[in-house]
Amino acid sequence: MKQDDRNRSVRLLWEPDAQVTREPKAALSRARVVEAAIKVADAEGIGALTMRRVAETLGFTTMSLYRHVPGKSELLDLMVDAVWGETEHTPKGPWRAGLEFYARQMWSMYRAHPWLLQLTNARRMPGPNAMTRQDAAFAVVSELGLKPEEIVAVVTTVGQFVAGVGRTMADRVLAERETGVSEEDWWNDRDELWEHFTPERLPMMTHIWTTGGYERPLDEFEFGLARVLDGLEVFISAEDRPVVRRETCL
Amino acid sequence: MKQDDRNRSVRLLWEPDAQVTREPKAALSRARVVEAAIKVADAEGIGALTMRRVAETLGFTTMSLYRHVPGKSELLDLMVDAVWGETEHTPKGPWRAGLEFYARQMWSMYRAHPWLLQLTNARRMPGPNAMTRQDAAFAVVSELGLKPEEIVAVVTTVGQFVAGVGRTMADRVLAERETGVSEEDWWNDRDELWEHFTPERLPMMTHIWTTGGYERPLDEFEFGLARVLDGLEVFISAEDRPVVRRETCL
DNA sequence: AAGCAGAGTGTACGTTGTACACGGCACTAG
DNA sequence: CTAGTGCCGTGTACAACGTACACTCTGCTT
Repeated sequence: MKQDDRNRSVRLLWEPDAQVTREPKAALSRARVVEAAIKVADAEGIGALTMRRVAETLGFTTMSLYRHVPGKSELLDLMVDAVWGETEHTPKGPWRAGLEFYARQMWSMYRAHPWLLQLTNARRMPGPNAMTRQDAAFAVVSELGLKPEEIVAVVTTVGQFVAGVGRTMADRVLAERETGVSEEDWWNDRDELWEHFTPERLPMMTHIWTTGGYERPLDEFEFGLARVLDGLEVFISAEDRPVVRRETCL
Repeated sequence: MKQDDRNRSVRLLWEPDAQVTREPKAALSRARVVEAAIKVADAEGIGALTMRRVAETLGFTTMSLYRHVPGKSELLDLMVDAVWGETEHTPKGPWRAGLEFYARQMWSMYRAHPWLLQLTNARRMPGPNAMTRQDAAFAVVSELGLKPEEIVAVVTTVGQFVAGVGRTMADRVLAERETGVSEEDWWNDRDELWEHFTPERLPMMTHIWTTGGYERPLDEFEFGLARVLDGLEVFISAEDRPVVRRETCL
């Protein structure tokens, strides 16, 4: 499969699936491999996503997968863009509704495929599905008179918040699926831990605990999203916006 | 080392280092193992943190580590709480300054130890250092007349934002350290990718690109933190606060 | 003097991604 | 009709990982 090559993933993601090899000679296909891999990851997380496991669910040998994908890294790129393809583009309209829509689309994507948040995003090849969704999000904040770098910052802030809260959700969900033990049961089993949560050591936490603050938690996503959008509104409707440039490259 | 036991990590983290075995018979110690592991992870990320590698930097064999730490999972718990120990407690004072302090402490912790954000937080045993820091953060928002679950939500929102933006930073930094290739060089090498970024397909992104929006990016942390705190301020100073409860358990 | 407990070692196993050489099939060129 | 060519799926093999287990060696307690 095309050997090693800096641009393998680019072609895989952006180019129209080659010339579908007019004869349906192959029993397996790239799409089927990607689909099976997503199914495995959905059910058991990235940790369980091995080439052997994917092949097994398809009823082929491990090495057969390498006829259709160059390697695991590129398979992940394809999986990520495939699930972006399941989301809807943000429709044109007022900025706040648009950003909320964008956030909710990502949120449901993360809920359906929590393994997305177990992956590094650094140097992952962006695919066309992810990019067109982001482009649509840029569009709804493009008519507010913001500078281009402010447009990027606004959309990025929303994305980063959703990824942040999504990650804790995802880790919880996947831990439950992998172990079969519910979050509550697991923490209850750690009986020796709670003995150390004394009012002298952790006054606020024990107070919050005894007044029931942990029994009726607020929805982290809903609460946080409202706050972030409020904060962006303050910025967007301000007269003179402060400029905060990045100082270092990292 | 105490075999398998649900509460191994609890004792390791919360109990005062056992009875230091009156004779300093051991050349190695738990603290030295943890310290060496942190150094390896700092320099090369979690991917390079193997028991063999840690032992090697200490000049011992792999299996010698297991005399001092029950296993890799518990070693990670110890590493995490050790770096929390390097941060300062949020001092009492006005809520906004306090939350900003808390956010900046976490931010510098993440910058110094980016591997923290490569780790799952789900079901990681919390240690005393992390918990007392969080307790101090709760304290600064505890006098605002918020309900206990709102206190939790406010502090959590800040934490989740910092973790979200921190993660992209961390992934970038670690990728550079591991590969020795700068982010910019890496993306420039992906020449075939940019050919697909056409104005027809990605109108906003190409426009932002050509107007220099990517050349002078805003600082994601500074920009986002200001927005999040603004949003929390809107909430805190509101007359009647909306209640958003979590509906499901996940 | 005997023996015991704890530190560090060495070997071995199962799991991972994937390189590589191979066998069988379905076309096409002569 | 036959020989050739190239792709599909297979099987074996290897290096790296965490760690179980059975040692050896040392120095203290009886």
